[in-house]
Amino acid sequence: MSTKWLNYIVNKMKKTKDTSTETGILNAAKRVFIKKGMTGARMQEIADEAGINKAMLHYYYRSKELLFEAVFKNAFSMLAPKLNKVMNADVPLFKKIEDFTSSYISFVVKHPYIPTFVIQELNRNPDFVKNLVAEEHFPNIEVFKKQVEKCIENKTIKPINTEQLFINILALTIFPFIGAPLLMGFTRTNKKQYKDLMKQRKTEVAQFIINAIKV
Amino acid sequence: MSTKWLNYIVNKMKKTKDTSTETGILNAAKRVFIKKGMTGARMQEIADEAGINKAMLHYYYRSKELLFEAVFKNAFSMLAPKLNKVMNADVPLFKKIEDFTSSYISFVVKHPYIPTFVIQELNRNPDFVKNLVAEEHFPNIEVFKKQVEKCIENKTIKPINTEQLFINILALTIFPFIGAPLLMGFTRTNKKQYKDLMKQRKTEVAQFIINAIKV
DNA sequence: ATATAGTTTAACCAAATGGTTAATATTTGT
DNA sequence: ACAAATATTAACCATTTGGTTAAACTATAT
Repeated sequence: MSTKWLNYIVNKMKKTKDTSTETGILNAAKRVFIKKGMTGARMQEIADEAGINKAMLHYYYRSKELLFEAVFKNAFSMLAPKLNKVMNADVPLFKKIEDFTSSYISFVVKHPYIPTFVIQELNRNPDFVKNLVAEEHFPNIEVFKKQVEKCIENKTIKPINTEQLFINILALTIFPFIGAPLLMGFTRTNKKQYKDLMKQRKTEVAQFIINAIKV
Repeated sequence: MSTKWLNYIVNKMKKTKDTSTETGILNAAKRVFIKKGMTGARMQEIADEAGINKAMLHYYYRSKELLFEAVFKNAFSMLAPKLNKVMNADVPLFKKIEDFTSSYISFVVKHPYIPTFVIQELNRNPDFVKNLVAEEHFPNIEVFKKQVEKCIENKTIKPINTEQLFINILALTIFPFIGAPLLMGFTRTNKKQYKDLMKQRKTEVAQFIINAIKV
């Protein structure tokens, strides 16, 4: 019909590749996969979400497996580079911890299902992490490690294994979102109250970590 | 055949209800559901795992949904009462934190997939937590809250919101297991090395938490 | 304008899946 | 020993699901 032709020139003029079929599928797939997981998602549902015929999914991505992979890598690439950037920045350790927790919590508040999705699917298929580690922008904690060790020498912080500290920072930042439904139960809070807790956290977690390690 | 009859009296004599069909199904279902999740699990696979006909699953549990519910409640009942017991114990706060982290890490080392499973499925269906909260032995942090508030008055610990502290303890204890595949990637460790990290953690996490809050 | 290449759809298909049934075997109470 | 109740199985069934195909539609280059 004429609507399609109209859409075409409108897109051409706006230069909106965002609304092209291929990225439309990817975005729809992202929504569905993140909500239902690889095994729970249905190709038909993704097609409906994207407002196109199911055959298009296979036309652009060949199989459910490959479409899922595209979604997963896309989701992971939202998490990892941010982590890398902050961890490798040239700022003092305590400031770095503040920056990291604050900016990561902001991110997760905006995309609360991404960490859950990534961790869930990585548990389903742990071998998949090998592919990721090999990639260019996979986070590396070497710089952070040197920094922590120097702080220990300086007696700025108590002796601690860098890996443990790193795990602690990630745990305190990410877990409250992954475990939200459970934690809302334990703390008897509703959505709004829990959200307020998370807001409070954004400013307080860093201090908790710093208190734990400073001499 | 005679083997079945033999099995019957042997079970009767040993009083091993464990090997009865019904609990056999539950255990098989537990293994499969925990590994693959509700949507990824297949009824046939559960039947195979239990070594019985698929119709038996419906004979004893009616539907996949109900079988899953039985498994979930069973899994959850392994997590929750332990938590309740330690949190409500009549011991000083710092000792309580040590007891909790140590015993919980021991538990999770033995059953590493249980927290992941519970949290994953609770994310899939957050409303399910309502059922749980209503139940008798659902963890309650009131006692713990009183204790924390008293410690703050005493100036034994710095002021902190009890809910935040509770979330922090859980995060530091559970997240390293839920996020294991991802964290093994970030820290560039293999299974054995990561296991060693977890062993070290068992004695060190409590100190991390205590350092963070003590005045 | 027209042939060529790229895009989209409706209709299909085979395999997988949760669930049922009717017949058989086993256990139990008497 | 035997009838009633319970447990178990093989064969089915309807629906769902990922994936395919052939035809129609649209865009592009000459």
